[in-house]
Amino acid sequence: MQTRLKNRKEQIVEVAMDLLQTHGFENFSYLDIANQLSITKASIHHHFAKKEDLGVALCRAIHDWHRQEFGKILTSNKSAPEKLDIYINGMLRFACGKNKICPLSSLQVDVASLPEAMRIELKALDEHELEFIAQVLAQGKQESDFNFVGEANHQAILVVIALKGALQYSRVHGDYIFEQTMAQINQLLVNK
Amino acid sequence: MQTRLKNRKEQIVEVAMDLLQTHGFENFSYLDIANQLSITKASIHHHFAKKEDLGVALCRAIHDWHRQEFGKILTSNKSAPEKLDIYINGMLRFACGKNKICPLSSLQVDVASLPEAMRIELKALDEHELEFIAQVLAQGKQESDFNFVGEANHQAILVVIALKGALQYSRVHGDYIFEQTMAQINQLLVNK
DNA sequence: GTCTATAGCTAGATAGAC
DNA sequence: GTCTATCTAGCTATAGAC
Repeated sequence: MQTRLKNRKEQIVEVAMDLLQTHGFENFSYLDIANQLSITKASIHHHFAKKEDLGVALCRAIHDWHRQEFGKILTSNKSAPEKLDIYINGMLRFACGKNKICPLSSLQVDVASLPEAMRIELKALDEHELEFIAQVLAQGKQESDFNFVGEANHQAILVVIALKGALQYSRVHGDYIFEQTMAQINQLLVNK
Repeated sequence: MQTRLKNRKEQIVEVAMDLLQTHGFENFSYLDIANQLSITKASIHHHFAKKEDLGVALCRAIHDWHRQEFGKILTSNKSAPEKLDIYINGMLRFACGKNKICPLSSLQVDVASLPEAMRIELKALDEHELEFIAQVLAQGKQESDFNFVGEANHQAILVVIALKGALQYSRVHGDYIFEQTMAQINQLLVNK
């Protein structure tokens, strides 16, 4: 646990992220966070006066994480299949351990109840991610590692949606769903 | 509105289903339903003593709907592409109008907070749906309307996950996501 | 920065009259 | 079958002491 090296504010965001991925934003309380950190609700309010503020902080944390990881992957000299693998097995599966889903999927489903500020962040984060995958797929097609039909940004939508959906299904039905979806995606990207 | 022809219990389930698809099970209250039907919370409790009972009723309603529609489609003499089209445009898009997602997707995301009885129902409903799509895909392959690689039940997972995920994304990003995902799925099923 | 205490609200749920 | 009234518990949020 590197938790002890982080300041309180970062610890709160870390615990909140976990709760977002397991229970959803409208479905965890300041008390849940307080209990895990052995402090009181009032202390959380000191750092994030309103829950909406915490929600925006969660979005910013995802944003920073995307910027860092996507940048690192895109500027590397790896092949497109390798880049996709880092995204899937290094990012998605690392962030979404047992019984967790992608935090963006979690926010999407609660979108009707979310404050406006969070909805705007969510949309931008999704678009950012889709654009990243589209770039990787385009590289793969250009270098003949991938051989899918149609535009890279159309294919990117299918790939991202399938990966996120597979995480949702896996929580209910077991990990084999993710494995099989991955295999299908590989097959359709290589197309032979 | 055929609402007036239904009894109160059915009306409650109908309103609850809409709220499930827009806000999620843990995110609507008996008061929300009561207001829409112009009755009181206590009246809802008369029909469904606990919210868990209402949740199970929602699962049963989805089950009945599946049984009826899947049976009608499977026993028809239509081609596999036609059957898939009825499922997508007749069922999914009918049930999931503007700003609604599939009720099963909604339950999946809240699964950590759901009562055990609902979790069991949810899993069975998902499996039922996957098996139905697998049957349609298998028919399509046998009749050479579809030409995907691999097992029908593996491909079914990808198709269902992509459709449900596209509905989630469409609510945040607009209907074009669903259109493009549909087009990609068609292409990968026909595979040429 | 963390605490106790509490306000104000809404949730699910129950009792009992009509 | 629907109502009013009420209970308990949980939530977000604030005030003020340390």
